[in-house]
Amino acid sequence: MRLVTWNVNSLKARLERVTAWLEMARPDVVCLQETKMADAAFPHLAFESMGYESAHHGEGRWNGVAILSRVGLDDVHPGFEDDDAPDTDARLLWATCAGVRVASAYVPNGRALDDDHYRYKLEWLARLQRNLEQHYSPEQHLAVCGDFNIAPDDRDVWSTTALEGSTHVSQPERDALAALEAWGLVDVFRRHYDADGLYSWWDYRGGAFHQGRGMRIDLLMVTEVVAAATAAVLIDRNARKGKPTPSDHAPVIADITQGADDG
DNA sequence: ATGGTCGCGCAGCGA
Repeated sequence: MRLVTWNVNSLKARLERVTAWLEMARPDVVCLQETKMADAAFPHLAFESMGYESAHHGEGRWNGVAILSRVGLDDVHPGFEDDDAPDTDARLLWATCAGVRVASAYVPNGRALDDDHYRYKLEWLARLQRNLEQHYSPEQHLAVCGDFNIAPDDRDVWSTTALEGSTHVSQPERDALAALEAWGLVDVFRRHYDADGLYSWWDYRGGAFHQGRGMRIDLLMVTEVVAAATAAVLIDRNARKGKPTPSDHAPVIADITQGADDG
């Protein structure tokens, strides 16, 4: 199974780039974030014509997450799998694809450490942790994929000094990610690469992409059975180049060699 | 040079 996560920064603005990339990369399961559209506007037919079933959870102007699959798309569930009040934002979508439970997650940005949105970010991550603890086992085939808006460690940012005191690198955020790892999720990219300077997001401003000023915040967080079966991981930074205007995020790809029907 | 770039949607906010 070829599994992808990609924050597309508006699927309406990006549809041509996304469909062209799907033709090239031929993934089996794709988790999209920041579709920025209502459910009624989601282009299910465009993806169906390419062989993908699709599910979307969106609200309109902001947020919005989707899962595309050509290996089955079952037990779709928008939002957290609990009985608490629904999330104010459309940031999470679950589905089962070829025996792997998949989540497409768009973790809140946080904006600033003293902002209410930062507290919302930490609460959101704690609720995701509870979702895993209540419904799943680390022995299962599980992949939580998305824009985590957290750089796991200092290798994952272009400058620690420039980012000191800002979101994405703060200890509480990194602790929340570490708690997911302690439960049993693996940042599978790091199974394959130790180097710094490998990013998935670059600001549109100031030529950040060409200056190498980025962060690795788009993650494939998978259980050990999935990580062990992952033969290769790649960030396709070519998708951040050229015209029409690319997303500010590049897609992250994992090739999972073993079938998921044996566990 | 107190800006810079996008998307949404038509002002100014969010990223």
